Amino acid sequence: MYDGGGVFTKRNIMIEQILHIEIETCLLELYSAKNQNIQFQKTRKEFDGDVTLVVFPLLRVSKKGPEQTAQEIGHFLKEGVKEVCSFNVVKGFLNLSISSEFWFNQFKIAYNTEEFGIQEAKKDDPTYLVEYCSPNTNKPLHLGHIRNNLLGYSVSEILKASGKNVKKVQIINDRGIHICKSMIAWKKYGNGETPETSGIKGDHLVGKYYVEFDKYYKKEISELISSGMEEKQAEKEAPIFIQAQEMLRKWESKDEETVALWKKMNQWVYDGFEVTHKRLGVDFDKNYYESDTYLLGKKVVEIGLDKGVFYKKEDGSVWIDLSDEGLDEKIILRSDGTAVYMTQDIGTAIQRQEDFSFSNMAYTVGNEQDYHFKVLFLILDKLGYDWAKNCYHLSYGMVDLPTGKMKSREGTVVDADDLMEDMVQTSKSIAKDLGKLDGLSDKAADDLYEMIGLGALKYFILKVDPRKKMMFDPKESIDFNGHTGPFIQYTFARIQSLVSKYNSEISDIKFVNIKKEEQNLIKQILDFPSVIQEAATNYSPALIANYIYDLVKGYNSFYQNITILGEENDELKNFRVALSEKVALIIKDSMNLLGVEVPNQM
RNA sequence: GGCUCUGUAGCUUAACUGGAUAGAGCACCUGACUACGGAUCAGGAGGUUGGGGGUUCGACUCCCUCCAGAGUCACCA
Repeated sequence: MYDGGGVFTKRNIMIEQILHIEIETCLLELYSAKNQNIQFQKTRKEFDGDVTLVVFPLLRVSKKGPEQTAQEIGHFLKEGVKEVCSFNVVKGFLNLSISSEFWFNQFKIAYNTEEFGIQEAKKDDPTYLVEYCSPNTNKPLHLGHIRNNLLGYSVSEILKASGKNVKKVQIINDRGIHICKSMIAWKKYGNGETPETSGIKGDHLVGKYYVEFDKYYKKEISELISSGMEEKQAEKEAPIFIQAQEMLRKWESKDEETVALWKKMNQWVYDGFEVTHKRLGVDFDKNYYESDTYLLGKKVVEIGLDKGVFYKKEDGSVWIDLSDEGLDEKIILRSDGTAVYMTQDIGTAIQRQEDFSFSNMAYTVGNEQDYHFKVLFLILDKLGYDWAKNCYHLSYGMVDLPTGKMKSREGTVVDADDLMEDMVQTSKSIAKDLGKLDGLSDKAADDLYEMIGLGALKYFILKVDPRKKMMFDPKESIDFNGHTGPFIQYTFARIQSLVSKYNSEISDIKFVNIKKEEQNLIKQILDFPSVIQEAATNYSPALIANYIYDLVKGYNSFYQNITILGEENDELKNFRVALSEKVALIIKDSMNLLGVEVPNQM
């Protein structure tokens, strides 16, 4: 969960580092105490001050009441630390006010730092692998995949920004009975239909035949039942089902015709996925295919047997006993010698270690597989791979709909392509109603609708803590008021407009007296670096999303209450434009970490 | 049934990992464009954080116990 460097990344903005050192000296002098738990938090807005020291943990060494302890430390800091200009005590909380000169100077440094908060990875920085998407090739992507893709992509970008080398990978489930079902249905009832002849996107076309399969399968079952067969028997003996199984056997024995059909239909799916991925704005550095990796696990099994981690039953199947860890026995290899999912995952993990020498790996997979990954990491650890402890299951909750659960068999799935298109169309109609896009070319306007529609979707999904199940309400997600992506995009666009109306160049920023609103905004800006680090260690885009929202609210309040371009003092005006510009840059950089773009006009 | 996760305003959700009076948005009320974009801002109302115990200076957060929901426990993936 924490990076290996032992770096203390939490809330490490400059002022807390300074105060930390000073307070250590203070505690030593006043109470001869060392190595105390020094706890800071931001001062709540209803109190005076910028940084608050929680003194309760220090009462042990001060041997005095909270009020008095806080007073003593407060006096010491006010006397000895130039940044501390005043303090007050409320119960056990010491609120410290930091001089506006300090904040101003910090802002100046941030302003002059390009890509403030973002840390470029060097070659020998650790490499993180992020697996996400990992689809089956028998049907198109749906809403659940969207959450998966957005999370995986965003986490990758956040890790990059936190100074890690990152590789995005996916494993494509391209073999097995599911794809054979589509294949057999297409072969029997497809009449040679292709994406070209039908105009249907490849993944949707293959999905169509997966549904067809199910239709004929059910029909055959009921026919068999009405002719007197037991249901279970019928499910096994339905001709189309037997044909699908036969096809899988043919595929496994590398039957030429079957492999050719498999390749053709999978290619349709890949072409379709590519369109979806592109529109969604996600990409991958390397794809792994199950048809390549499903044989990998066998080597591993031998290693495991040699080490005594696994054991063989009489029928030849291979198992691991995890009952000491409070889990059960788990099968690693079937008695017929074929691999199960777990075998493959072990093999793939090791393969990836050979490919990338990663230090950490994150799997973006829904929480219904929590148990699977718990077991997987445990097995890798038992096999003696020291990187196993750095594997992380980025487990996310299901996406529910207001209408109920998403079930593919009941046809209540929200298709990814349809959803994106709906979002874009909605943003189009709203933007047209508002009529602010005069002077934009058709192309530029279309790009904008795309940006807003997808921005709304992405922000809505990413702002929720990944672990929690979430409710996706299409209506609410396209509401452009409130805590939404378009709200943030709007603020960005408005700043662009403001900055472009500022006639002069932003000159060297001179010290000016800043107001409370401005100081608050500066503090929010200075939080950005630690927010990135925190989001990275927690694998949580939601932390970024919520940070941006707070920043934007802070800015809008400033914007609404303080004149910027109307300010007569040139240095003050210069500062306020610079402040606005910096906020815009952070909005842009942080939104990009979510995979969301921001427009100059909307 | 065993194990895991979730439960916060009518709805969607935050809470710096144990800190101050639990923050926001939607919806509902009240105000604000003779300043830079009103897709905005200022304010009001709305909470026994599922219930009950415990730990402590202090609990949405940790422990126990119920209640409700979800997932998982296959020679499925």
